[in-house]
Order: sequence, then C-alpha cells, then structure tokens
Amino acid sequence: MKYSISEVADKMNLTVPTLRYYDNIGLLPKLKKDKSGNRSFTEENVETVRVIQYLKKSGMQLTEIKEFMKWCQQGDSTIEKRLNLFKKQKENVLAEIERLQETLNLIKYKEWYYTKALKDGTEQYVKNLPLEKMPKEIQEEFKKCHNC
Amino acid sequence: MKYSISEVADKMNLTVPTLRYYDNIGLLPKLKKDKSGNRSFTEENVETVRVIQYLKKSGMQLTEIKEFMKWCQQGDSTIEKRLNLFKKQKENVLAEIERLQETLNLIKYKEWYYTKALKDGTEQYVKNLPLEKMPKEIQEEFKKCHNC
DNA sequence: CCTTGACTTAAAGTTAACTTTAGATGATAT
DNA sequence: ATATCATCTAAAGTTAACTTTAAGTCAAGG
Repeated sequence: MKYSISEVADKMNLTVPTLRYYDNIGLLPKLKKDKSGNRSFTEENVETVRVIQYLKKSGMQLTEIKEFMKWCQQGDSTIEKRLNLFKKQKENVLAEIERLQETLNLIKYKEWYYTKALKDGTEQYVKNLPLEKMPKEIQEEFKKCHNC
Repeated sequence: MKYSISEVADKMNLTVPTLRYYDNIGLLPKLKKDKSGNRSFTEENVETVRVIQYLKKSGMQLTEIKEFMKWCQQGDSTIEKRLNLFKKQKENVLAEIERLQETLNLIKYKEWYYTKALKDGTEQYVKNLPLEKMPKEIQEEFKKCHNC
C-alpha cells in the first residue's frame, strides 16, 4: 500500500509543504518518487514521519534528526550512537516533564487564588490571608507572586 | 532590597538583553528606573519575571503574557479572565505532559531495541523477534518503526 | 582627570521551522 | 480538447524570541 503526500499529511496532521520540506532537508532518505515524479510514501516512510514527530517532541532539532536518519542508513556500525541518543533524549524528556509539573504547581496555586478572589469579588482578602487548602510547600513557593 | 538588571539575569538564568527586551515589549509594567536611568528591580518585579517564565513554559506567547500583565494592572474587574486563563493553561500543560509520556514510550521502546541490538552486534535479530520484556501495548504501538 | 565597568537606547541581525508564491507538469473528468 | 486537480521545484517571505551592534551616559577608583 502506497500513500500520496496529501494522504500522509492528513494522516499525520501535517501540511503538504511541511512534508516536502522534511524530504528536501534530508529527513526522509528512503522516500521514492513514482514514474510521474510524485512522492510515493510506503508504510515505512509514514512510520519515519511518525518517529520524526516524536523526536521533535523530545527536543531534537531537525538537523539532529537528519543526522540520526543518516545513522540509520549506515547500518549496524551506528547502533551504539543511536542507543546513546535515545538515552540522552530520555533524560531530556524526563527533565521536561519535571519542569511542567513545577509549572502545574504554579497554575494550581493561581487557580486556587483566583477562585477565592472571584468568590470575594476582590483580591484584597486572598492576597494577605494564609491559605488553608493549599499544600504548605506550594504556598511557600508561590505566595510572593501576588502581583500577577 | 533592590536588584540591578545583571543581578536579576544571574538569579533568573536569563541574559541582560532578554530582560530589557521583556521590559520593552511591556511584560514588566511595574518596573521603575532609578535617578540615573537604570532599571531597579524590586522583589515584586523579580517575582513577575518568575511568573513570565512559568507562563512561557505553559505554552503562552509573549504577546499573551503581555495581555495578562495588563489585566493584572486593571485590578479586580479582570479576576475572572485571569482565572479562566489559568484554567486553560492547566489543560494545556496536562495535555503536553501526556504527549511527553507518549514520547517517553517510544524512547523506552527504542532504548530496549538498541540495547538488544548492541548486545547482538546487529539489528537483524531484534528487528524480527517478538519482544518479551516490553509491555504488549508498547510493542504493538511501535513495532512498525524498525527502519529508524 | 581619566579610565573602567555597568548601564542605557535604537536599530539591525539571527535562527529554526516552516509557509507562501510563481510557474510548470501530468493524470483525470466533461 | 480542455478544464480541473494534485503534484512538482525553486526561491522568497514569515514569525517569534531573542541577540548583536553601535553609540552614548553615569558613578567609582587610581
């Protein structure tokens, strides 16, 4: 089964020009064209697009992804490099999740704060009162930023 | 206690030009200058920088953050807007964490895959074998992307 | 007094990741 | 046969978030 560029764009939630762009910069080294010059995506090519999207989400730039795709083409001699890359990206993603959890703490605090302020009709009270329902460590961390 | 721009840059892990940039585009409406024209950060201003960093991490653009800072200046009439903003950002961050967890699944799979390939000295075996130690749903999800 | 260092502004430059435009080609439908 | 698509290429344009540059001001130290 083969797919046209617009089918892949739909399937993968990308635009057609984005897929062409990825191909042009070397992210899809195995992608072939049919006799009339149109890109013809195999299942494998589609999977590569999927991996590109995950690698992007893990924090890699397109130039790094290109490099990785080159390693894949080079076969067994690059297995260790590739393993190390994924180990690095794992640390990256774990750290990013932690940062987002921290961000979530601020947001929960603000949600609590503005819910109270909305009930009161003003920030005056919640601004100065000790806050019962919030975990102490979150209170401590964010109580200083009551001006925004 | 007041801080110079370079003290704040150090403290907040930003560059001096970035802080000036933030001020120029209206992210720090309460920031004042001393008699000789230099920015003088109060604790409150520093906290605002901290909030900017969190809002950025939650996915907001600087123009949106500017808008939010304006609301804060406008007082109690914008409490509901601000509450709704934080509710929206909470959904955003939760969704982003989910996407990162998915990404982590691919990475764990690849780590498993390449660890085996490294032991074998080749991808040949791991490419085709059913994979015991990986949870079934992760196997199913990623077994098609063995070309990269 | 003069140099040094931290600060200032305004404006131009940078980067990544696309997006848009213009013009061309090929297959299909009327 | 001709119009309509979907595709193609090459090149220029866009956007956000800075960064860099150039030229100037101000306070402190030797």
